[in-house]
Amino acid sequence: MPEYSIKYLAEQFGISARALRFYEDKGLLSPGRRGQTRIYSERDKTRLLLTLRGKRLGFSLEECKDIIEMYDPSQSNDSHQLLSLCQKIIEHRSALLEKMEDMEATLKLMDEVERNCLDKLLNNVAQA
Amino acid sequence: MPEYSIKYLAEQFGISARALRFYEDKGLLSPGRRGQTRIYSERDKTRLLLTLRGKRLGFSLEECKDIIEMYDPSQSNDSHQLLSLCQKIIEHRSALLEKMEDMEATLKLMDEVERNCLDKLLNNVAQA
DNA sequence: ACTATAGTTTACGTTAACGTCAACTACAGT
DNA sequence: ACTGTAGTTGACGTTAACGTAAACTATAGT
Repeated sequence: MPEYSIKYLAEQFGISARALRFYEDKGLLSPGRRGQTRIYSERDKTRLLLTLRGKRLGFSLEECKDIIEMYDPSQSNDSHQLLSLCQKIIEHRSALLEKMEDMEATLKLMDEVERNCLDKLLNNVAQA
Repeated sequence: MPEYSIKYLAEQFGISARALRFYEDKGLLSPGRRGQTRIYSERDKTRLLLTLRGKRLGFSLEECKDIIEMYDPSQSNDSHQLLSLCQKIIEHRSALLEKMEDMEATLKLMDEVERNCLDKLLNNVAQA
């Protein structure tokens, strides 16, 4: 079972130790302790990865928490809870697909602008 | 040439009038005036759309501004500026593609969890 | 014994992106 | 003349997500 120090994780992910403690405060991570010192497990590392991924996609830490807890379920077998989880997944997926559309629209616009730009450059070169 | 009031735009886009004034303060919009009253043009509307799209993708307002000004260039024909624009576009595109990867990874994870979830539900039903 | 290095908690500071008044102005309807 | 509705400009308040500094503790190396 791999273990990670706070500094190691911070460096690996390019964030500060302060951020890691902050995430813990917000319930995103829950590392073990050796004395006072935090010890991060593989599970913590994964949750951190998901947190940062969520952030990059524009989710707040609280949203990230909800999302992560979807993926890291306390493995209940209760049908009702399982169904509720499916429901959540579907909602979250549609939110993501919306972002996808935003992205595709943006990429398309970028392509147009680039084309336009290159055309003008060609023109400049032709005139010289 | 279509014109829009502040309230109309706010309602159309589901944001507050305060937000619109704030965006103006930050240089994202620059509506005309009739007396004191702001008059928004089609161009403003487009810039607003791009702003909100950028926000949804997790960009800050300042980043949104940069991005929008890429798309809404002061149409210079200077080769140097055109090249610099192309450069910016390429950078921004790679940032977007990174987000795309984050998204795809997330969607994939979601699918797995959902599958797992449905399997368990099936099991529950079978046992009943 | 001393210094360096990694860790801790507590607490106040900061920036972004607005929300929320307050105190107006301007016009339309009754 | 009065009320209502839409607009305006300050100015202060708020929340999220940390940064930063202070005042420690603990261990390793010289």
